[in-house]
Amino acid sequence: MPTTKKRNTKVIADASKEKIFQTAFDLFALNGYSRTSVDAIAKKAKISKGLIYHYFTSKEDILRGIFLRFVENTSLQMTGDGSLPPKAALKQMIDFSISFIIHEVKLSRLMIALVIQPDVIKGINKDMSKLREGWWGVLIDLLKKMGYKNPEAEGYFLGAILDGISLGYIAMGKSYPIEKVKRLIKKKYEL
Amino acid sequence: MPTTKKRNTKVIADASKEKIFQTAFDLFALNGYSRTSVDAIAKKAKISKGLIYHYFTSKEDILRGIFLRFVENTSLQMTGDGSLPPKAALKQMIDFSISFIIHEVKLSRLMIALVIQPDVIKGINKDMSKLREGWWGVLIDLLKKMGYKNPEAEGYFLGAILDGISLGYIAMGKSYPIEKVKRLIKKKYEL
Amino acid sequence: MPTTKKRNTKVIADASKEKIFQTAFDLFALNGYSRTSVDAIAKKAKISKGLIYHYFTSKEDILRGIFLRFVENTSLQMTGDGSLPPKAALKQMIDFSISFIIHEVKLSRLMIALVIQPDVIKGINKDMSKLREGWWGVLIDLLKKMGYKNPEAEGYFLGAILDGISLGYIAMGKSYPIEKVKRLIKKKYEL
Amino acid sequence: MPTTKKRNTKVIADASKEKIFQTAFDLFALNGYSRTSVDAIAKKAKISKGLIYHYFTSKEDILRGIFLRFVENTSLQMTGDGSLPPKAALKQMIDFSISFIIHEVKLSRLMIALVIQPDVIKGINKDMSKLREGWWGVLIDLLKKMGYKNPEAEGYFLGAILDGISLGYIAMGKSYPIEKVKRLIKKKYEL
DNA sequence: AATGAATGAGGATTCATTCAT
DNA sequence: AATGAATGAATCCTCATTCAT
Repeated sequence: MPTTKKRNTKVIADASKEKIFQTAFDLFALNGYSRTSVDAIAKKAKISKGLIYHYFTSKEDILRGIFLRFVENTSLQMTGDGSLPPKAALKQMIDFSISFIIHEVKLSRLMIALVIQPDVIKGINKDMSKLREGWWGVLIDLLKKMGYKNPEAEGYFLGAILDGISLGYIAMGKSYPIEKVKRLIKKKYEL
Repeated sequence: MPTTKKRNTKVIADASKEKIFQTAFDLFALNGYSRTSVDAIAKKAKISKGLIYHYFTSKEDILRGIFLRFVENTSLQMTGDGSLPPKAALKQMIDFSISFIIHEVKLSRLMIALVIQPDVIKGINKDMSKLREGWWGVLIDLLKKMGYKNPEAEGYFLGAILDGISLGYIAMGKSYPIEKVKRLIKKKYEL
Repeated sequence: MPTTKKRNTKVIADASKEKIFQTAFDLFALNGYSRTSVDAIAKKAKISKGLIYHYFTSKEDILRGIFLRFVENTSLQMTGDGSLPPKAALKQMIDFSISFIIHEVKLSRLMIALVIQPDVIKGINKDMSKLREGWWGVLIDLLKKMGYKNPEAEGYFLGAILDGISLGYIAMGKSYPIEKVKRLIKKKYEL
Repeated sequence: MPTTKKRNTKVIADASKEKIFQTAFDLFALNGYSRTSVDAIAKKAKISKGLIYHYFTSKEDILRGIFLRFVENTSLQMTGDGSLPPKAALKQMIDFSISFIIHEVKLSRLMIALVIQPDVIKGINKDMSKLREGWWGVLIDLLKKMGYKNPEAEGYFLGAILDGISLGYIAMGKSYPIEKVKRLIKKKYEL
């Protein structure tokens, strides 16, 4: 049964790779990329350092993998599948964003860290820019459909609000009045 | 004579310390704190590594010094001296912020890096929080005086916008439509 | 049937082993022994790393195998089968050597690397010495038959010339005036 | 006495740097460049690894330093100062070379290793080529002055002999009949 | 005040080899 | 015969910090 065998092996392989992914993600999000050593990942994942380099070409490569997975996982939820009417879609985007900001603080922090570190992680920067501009493109589109006169500026404006809230929430945690601010946003966009 | 001597020495000492300050600031802003080595600072400042540790107890201590100085230098410009009427003061804060975002990209990046790295530089975190909350306190105060119903949320809202714009400008540089967004802000607050 | 099967298996096995041989040889010659990883051999040969250790006990063992095969392949061409008269045999040796130096630069380099690295590949060193001394023994013999007074010294002398030319050609490539030097050799030995 | 102080410091500094030089040289010559670890150098020199990187930018940099020193030390002895008549100068070159081959086997081996490893030590390769071609240039010049018809080929020929002898002596040690071969050379050039 | 030699604990990465399947 | 996951020691290099002078 070569098929079964193969699948087994694959599953096992995936188990290790997955462990590396998860552990690296936890540590990157917790302590930041550069303060997380490959050694620390190996130790926490209880695997050998060598195995990490069996699955990834470099520490940066792990980060790239994590980032791409993040993109996959969030894109659809973030921007929707285009089936909703503009107003509902905008509402969903904002709700998802605020929810993400609240529940994924560490991940948000990691992503912002990537944004502001241009050269460190070169391979990711382009994708990161694309992602952000993609999101904002969707925002702009929605605002256009909703009849805003200056959808581009409005899109960047709303994008900035969400980014800024994320930063504030990272800095202040639960003492940040995120719900109140959210209500202001909804009021502004009549949602 | 001793007095003069002392003052002279002090001046010379200050010259060295100042050089360290300036150089470290440049490098931190340019390459980030962790990617700047004490050695690099010494070399660029054309002084010895030992001298740095004569004036500062650690690399972190340099950053602390830079940060405190930054606070001193910007606070007044940012928040004004209280002599302006609320609307003018708000206008000044926004203008200064946008100008700072545009002209001090590297410094902005450094500051945001400090915000999102809680533990790295422990001594700074409190001051940083105070600073941000101070700014926002002033904002809230102004909005209150201007008659806004929900000045707290509005203050955090405006603060978030400015932070978000900063992040966007760091990420995209001149392709970020900062002037257009600025106009939206001014329109929103009727400035 | 079992016989055929066995033979088939053998042939397949040989095919894999042969692939390893060839690939390892190429890479050793191209990049040197120590800079060639077992992994690189496996990848280029499109077989698994494990299979290499099925056929060879170690990386060194591969090199040993390559070397022995090299000895087998070149010895006859180098020294002839003893059927030629001394002068013709000497001419053949020189012609073959020069041709080898020109057309097998990488292999020459690998062989010289083995000569000057005594301990690295212990198993080979003896064979290498035997080989060289074998060649020179034949040289000495030929020169003796040709009537040279001091055939031993003359043999080592000629051997040194050929080695030195090889080194020069490795170092300088086509800018080395190998043909002119060859003519000097032929003139010296009246060939 | 800043001068004295400085000189003292310099001397001490030189002592450490010199120790690194000597130790690295010994180990490189004994075991080869790539099989000598920076750690091994540090341990044998009884200094910290860090100090090595205080004086040298890389392991390769140490080798470069050793090589340059070698060039300085041998060039004059090898090629003379041009004051001798051609025949005497040629004699001196040959004598020095043979003596070097006999007494500096490890160093010879290291140098040959450098010649045949093109890319490994990139910075050195050019200098190495220059050095060799410089020596041979002198040889050619001398042979020209001595009235040889084809001085270029003759120069390369003699150069090859000396290189070849070096290789032979490295491979065989004292069982290599170097004196006999030397006599043949002298006879050939009527020295 | 000032120097820079010296340290040693990491940090990322490579690689020959083993082993379960 | 064949795979490739897994190991762990070794390697080059960086860097904050200390200290004698």
